[in-house]
Amino acid sequence: MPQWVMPDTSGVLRQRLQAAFDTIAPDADPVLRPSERADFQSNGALALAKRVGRLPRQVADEVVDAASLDDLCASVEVSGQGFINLTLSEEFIADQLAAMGADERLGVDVVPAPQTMVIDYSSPNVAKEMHVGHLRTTVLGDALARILGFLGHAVLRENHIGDWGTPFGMLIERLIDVGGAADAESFSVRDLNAFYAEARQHFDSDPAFGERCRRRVVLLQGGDAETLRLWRIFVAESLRHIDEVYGMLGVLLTDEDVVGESFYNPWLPVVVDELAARGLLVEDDGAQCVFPDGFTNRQGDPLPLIVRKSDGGYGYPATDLACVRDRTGRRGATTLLYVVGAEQALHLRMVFAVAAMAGYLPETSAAVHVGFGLVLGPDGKKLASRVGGSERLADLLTEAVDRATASIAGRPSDLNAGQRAAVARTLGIGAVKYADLSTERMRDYVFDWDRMLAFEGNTGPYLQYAHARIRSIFRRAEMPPPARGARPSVGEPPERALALQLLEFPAAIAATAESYSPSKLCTYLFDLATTFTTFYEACRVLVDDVAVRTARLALCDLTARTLALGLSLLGMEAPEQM
RNA sequence: GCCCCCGUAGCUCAGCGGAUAGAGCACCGGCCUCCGGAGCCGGUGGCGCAGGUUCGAGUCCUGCCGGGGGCGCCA
Repeated sequence: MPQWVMPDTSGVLRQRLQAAFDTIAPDADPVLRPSERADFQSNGALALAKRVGRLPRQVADEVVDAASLDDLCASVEVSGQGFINLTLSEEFIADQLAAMGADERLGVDVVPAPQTMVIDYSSPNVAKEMHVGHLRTTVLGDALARILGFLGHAVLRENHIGDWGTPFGMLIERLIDVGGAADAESFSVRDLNAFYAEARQHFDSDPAFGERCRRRVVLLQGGDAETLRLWRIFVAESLRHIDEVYGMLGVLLTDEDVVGESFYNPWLPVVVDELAARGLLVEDDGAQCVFPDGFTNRQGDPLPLIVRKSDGGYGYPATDLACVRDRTGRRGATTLLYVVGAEQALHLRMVFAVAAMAGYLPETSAAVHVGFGLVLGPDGKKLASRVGGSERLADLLTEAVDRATASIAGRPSDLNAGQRAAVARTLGIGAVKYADLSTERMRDYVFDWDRMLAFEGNTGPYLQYAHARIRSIFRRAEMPPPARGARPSVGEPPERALALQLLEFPAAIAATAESYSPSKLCTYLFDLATTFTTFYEACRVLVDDVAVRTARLALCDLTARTLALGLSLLGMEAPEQM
């Protein structure tokens, strides 16, 4: 079991205040917040005063009298209309920091009630190269997988690749047409991209071809051996490509995490049967549909979720339902996260609604659409193509590394060529990931090379640089970081500001996880880095006085460790030097 | 027509119902014998509009305006 962990700083304060508020009313919220006027402020007296019909300041005074805060606070003052301003004592701050330093987890406790979370993300299509449209789900989902896993949840990554359905009818028929069925192994994925486009073109322009494709899909879904053989060629070649991109991007996903659409094929009839058994299926225009309450179409008529198409094939809703069934059933998931673009909100709401009707989503589990906005080009339009040359994700990542290489080319460095190349990869990939993660996920964001690669502002390179720079202090000091748990100094205002910012780390992680918004962690890390540079500018670290030096080095070490851990939870590397 | 998301400084973004709305970039003005100037300090500048709830609204509710997305056999 986890060893001792440090008490959460604001949590301790809240408990003490809660006890004091309880003496006035049993369920009053202390409303504890970070404050600009003190370290924290409690605003609970204002609301409570209204309830008990007394003056806010009077209530605040009573709370202060009733609270035992002497061991935590240097001063507790009532001000304004009834705010309680709390200034922590230096001893308490230093104690907390020392505890944080002694903790490998930097004060972030494991959640008391771990969930089994399936995170559905990335989900590229087989037989097409990964493109920029896959960037956000992959980066966001991977960060969430890391963060939630760190908090102690059982995280099951699922890469729901598009390896089934109509496109394969097209591809396989096209393959047969061009006479490549026998030596199909010779296809490379680059060919496949063009191949897909050709197949698509025929599909759109030639009705007879389209009809053959639909029949081929039925063969595929029916398990026809030759069809499956051809299909596997596409899948294998695609996975090679996908893994390569994941390698460049540095994400956790492996082939082990692939649970593609094809996996659910055997379960689709089962889903239909079970829906039918519950009396949920309605035939409409030859299609088997479920009409969940509260969904209507343009005409105001009930909107169906089409589980089985009129041609007998299964559409993606059937797969998605089978997916929910599998995740809550076989995999025992209590939380289902879908890191999927915002435009699929309606579809997912309907799937969740029907899944609940079908009993696939019990009350004890939750399905959450972790949606996100678009990545926009410089023209303000959806970034689908032509980003500095290409829409291929692999090319975009290569360009990121090239640009990072150029940006560090002229700078002095002690590193050799190989190390510098590694740094360029770290910076370039980090820049792309951070640009994505640092924007609130529901917002669209503009993809801008210059901005994301800048060493100024809220960027990946800035944070990575901040980390490397702190690490350099220890090389310069010619001494190792102080013993973990060394007591930092917090007497000077910049030291104190840094200390308080460091102690907010667990709260930042909690807020990030709660809202599934890595941007909150990004904001925190950026604030930490700027708070650090202010400290570093004002307080000389490498002074002769060993006590001061050690105490400040402890602050440096904690800052670097927090940055490194935070970045790693975002899926980013933090180089020691650059 | 209906539903969802977004609207905060010139630009990119933070803001968990609390005090005077914060950063970054850009711009202007300072700081370099000093630990990586890829820096620090300061300044200009803003909550789309109108109601409502509340002791208190950028935050919650309603309506409008603007932008994006979605609305039956593609995924």
